[in-house]
Amino acid sequence: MGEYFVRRPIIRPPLHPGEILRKDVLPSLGLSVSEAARRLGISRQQLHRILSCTHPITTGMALRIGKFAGNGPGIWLRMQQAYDLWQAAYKMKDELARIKTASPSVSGV
Amino acid sequence: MGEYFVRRPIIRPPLHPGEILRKDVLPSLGLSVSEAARRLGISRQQLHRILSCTHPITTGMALRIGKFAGNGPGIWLRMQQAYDLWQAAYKMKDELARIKTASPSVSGV
DNA sequence: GACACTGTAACAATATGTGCTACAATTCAC
DNA sequence: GTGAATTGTAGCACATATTGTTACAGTGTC
Repeated sequence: MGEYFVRRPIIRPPLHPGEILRKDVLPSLGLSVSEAARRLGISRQQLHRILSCTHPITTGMALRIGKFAGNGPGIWLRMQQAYDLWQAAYKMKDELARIKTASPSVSGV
Repeated sequence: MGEYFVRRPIIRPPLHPGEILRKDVLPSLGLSVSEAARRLGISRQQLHRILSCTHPITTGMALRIGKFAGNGPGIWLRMQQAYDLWQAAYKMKDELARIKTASPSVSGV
């Protein structure tokens, strides 16, 4: 019961935040990719990479998008983190299986 | 009111999770750095870098530490994220000031 | 004094994030 | 329908980041 996907069962991998950005945010703002990139202060190609879910929303990007979209950086980072966790837990599952949960020492505080 | 540290005022920078690990977790488990690194399946030096707050807890590290400490990866990632956000918001403050919050288009959903 | 552990530093290998150039395909305006 | 703007990709380059390894000096501990 130590592994992430066992402790918190999730049926499907979490959405990549780029998908939300592409399907919901940009349409509701009525903005093209090029225009949004311009206002975010990043290259059109970089925004495209995020929208196509091949590149993550980094801390800096979350600050940009969060301010731009008006909802702050947190929600974007949490989505990205959920996505990353799923991917990493899957890739590391053998490695993680080798780690044993430690028990507090008797003299521990 | 668009910047992170304005919308959610925090007086001091968040703690680096390595500090918690070093001050609380390892002592309460009664483990040396070397032994902990061995059980985590990482190098002693890498654990040291985290404990001395010069290196971040990445997704993979959070999975290792989370399983090892028995509290899951989430708490470690959230601490790291809070730390990163603070640092990034400070470094990017000029850049962020140039981004204007978008308003939904009239025809937007 | 031998041994283990700690704090650092330097180096290499690999991976990541980003901008830029380029070009074909698509869409849009007139 | 022609021209202009936008989009989807690909490749390259540069800077940065994560990690393991080797090495060495300092600090216990028995």
